[in-house]
Amino acid sequence: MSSQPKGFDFSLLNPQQRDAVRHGEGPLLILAGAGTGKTRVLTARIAKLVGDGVPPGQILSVTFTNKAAREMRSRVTGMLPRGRAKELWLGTFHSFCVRLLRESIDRLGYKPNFTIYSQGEQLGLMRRILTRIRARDEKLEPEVALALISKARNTGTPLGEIAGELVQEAHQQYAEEMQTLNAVDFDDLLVLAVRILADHPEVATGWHQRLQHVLVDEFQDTNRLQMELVRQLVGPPYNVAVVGDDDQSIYGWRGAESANILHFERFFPDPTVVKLEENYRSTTPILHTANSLIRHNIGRRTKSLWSRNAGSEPVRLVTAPDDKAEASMVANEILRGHNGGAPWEDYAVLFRTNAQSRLIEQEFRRQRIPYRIVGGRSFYDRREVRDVLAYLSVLANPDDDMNLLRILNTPPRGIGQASIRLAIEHSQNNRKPVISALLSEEFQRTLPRKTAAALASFIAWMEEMRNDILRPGASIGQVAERMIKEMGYADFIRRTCSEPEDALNRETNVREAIQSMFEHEARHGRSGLQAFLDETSLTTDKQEDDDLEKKSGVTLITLHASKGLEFPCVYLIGVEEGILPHSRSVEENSLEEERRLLYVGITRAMRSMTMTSCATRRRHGERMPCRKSSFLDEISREHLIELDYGAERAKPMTDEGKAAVFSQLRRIMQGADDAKQ
DNA sequence: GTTCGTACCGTTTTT
DNA sequence: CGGTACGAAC
Repeated sequence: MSSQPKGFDFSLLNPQQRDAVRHGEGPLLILAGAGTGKTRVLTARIAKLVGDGVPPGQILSVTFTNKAAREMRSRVTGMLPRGRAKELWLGTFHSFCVRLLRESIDRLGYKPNFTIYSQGEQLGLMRRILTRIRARDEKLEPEVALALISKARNTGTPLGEIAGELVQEAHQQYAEEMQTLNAVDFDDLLVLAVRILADHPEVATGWHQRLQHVLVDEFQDTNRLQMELVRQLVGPPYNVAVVGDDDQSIYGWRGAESANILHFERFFPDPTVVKLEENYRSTTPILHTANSLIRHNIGRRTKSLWSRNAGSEPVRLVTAPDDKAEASMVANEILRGHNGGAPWEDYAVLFRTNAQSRLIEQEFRRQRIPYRIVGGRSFYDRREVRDVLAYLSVLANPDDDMNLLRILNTPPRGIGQASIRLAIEHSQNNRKPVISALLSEEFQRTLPRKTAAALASFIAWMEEMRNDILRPGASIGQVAERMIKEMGYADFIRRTCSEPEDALNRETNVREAIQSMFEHEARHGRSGLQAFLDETSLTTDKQEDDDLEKKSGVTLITLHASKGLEFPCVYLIGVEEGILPHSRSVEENSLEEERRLLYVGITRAMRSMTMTSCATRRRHGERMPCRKSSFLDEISREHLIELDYGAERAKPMTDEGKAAVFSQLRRIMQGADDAKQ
């Protein structure tokens, strides 16, 4: 921490950054190339606004991921007067929408205690709907139906244009049912927020007054809906500052519209445009190589990154005889570098598809190179954790059928399949949530005496818990702990798991879930059940997020996931036609996005960048010939050296042999360096 | 309800 | 080749 008190020091900024930070009123578009310090500019701008007297509570800063939001919060905290940072509106589009909707969703006929459905719950509901209406026709994957619906909603395309009647019918029922369950999905969060702002001008005006300034990070990744939301949220004089880089737009396939950045002035006329082109991350050879590639995209905001760091290494392009040789070459070099004193964490291996990491992993394990792999499933997706959260969800919103049905007989309490089916039927006939069926005497009378008794005691127990947990100042963790104990969940786990180790694991997960509630309370105080549930539904927290920082080793990561990260030494493997650009990109007409992907990869490297390609590669078990990526033809040779990782490397060889080849490789590189200087 | 075997398929993935 | 997903058999 600097001795500088609160605030920020203009002298730490370059002239362009300073312009961006100092900009006064009106729209501002910051075109921030890779590694040009955009987060620093955003945080400095927030600090400057607060310094000028804007209350932090009137500034909204939107990021694309939770991780980015956390990063932003921690960086801005040190720049604002003590304690003021928590007043900032800082989060993702979705988390902001939740806060807006909790206040105003009643205007759309929902209750404010709505539940946010995750992918799994959406899928469950869609399955239910499809089995119901499929009686009369062809097959349709629930995933496909949901994907089409989501695409239509996020791009503003009428569903009829991209999907058939069956999907439209499914959507119709899905939407109706969601409203009955008082549930919203991720897309709803945006759609409904936009609808409220559009249809209720007094709500919109309210927000215009509450938010003097809106800042958006990673603007190239926003989709049409999100752009619309920003537009609705900002009133005259349109104090909206967006930061982005059209060259790093790699989520087009997910609906991101880099047109939002290319045609920013269509949405906010006459913006001030600032370009950040001084890169603080990479050496000149790396940046020139990246620039020479991205130049081939048309319709971009031209910019050209430069660096004061001349560097000493050219970018390397190494050709290997096959994918095995490629893997061993990468492993050998990293091992060598590590023996030379570089920490494992300096190295990253980047690839287009996850499958490419397998050979690398194998080779790393063989050579005892520690590595960490980014990506994995969410903690909250585990069955036992979902169970616990389902109980809490039902307490918050009893109308939520998906969660109610999940817990109704889990652990088993004498409410069997048949009775549950009856309850669903009853609820569907009355177009009411299942809970109203369970509570109605009319339904209870149709049950066998034993089942009715079991149901009654379950209802009574849940009501008691509900009163308990909704009491102001109640501890979620304590109530949850009590519930788990009283329902015998640990026993249930032990009974259903055949492997004792599995049972132990699940019990630990349950304990961790409870732990996360106490942690939430420690962070935010006893802010209520709703706040806790909102946080868990909005974070996909892959454990990797923490792990990445904790775990040591070489990073193995897809190009997509690498955006925003940096590494001293980067290996970008499989730079071959068909992989990068991926063969499907041709038919999808997304060649430019593939080029951006390579651009993102190259600009991750701080001092050393190596691309590799193979002459042959095993694909689906068969040996296939490969060609170098056509992108490599577009790259300037000025800072590039091409090396051949000898064909004899295909065969196993002695360590001496390896060493000889490497010292030769090094001599070649040394020569290239000398020639340059 | 689980476990084993076969058939099929093979890009990126956050909220 | 290796992972998954689904179906058949216990």
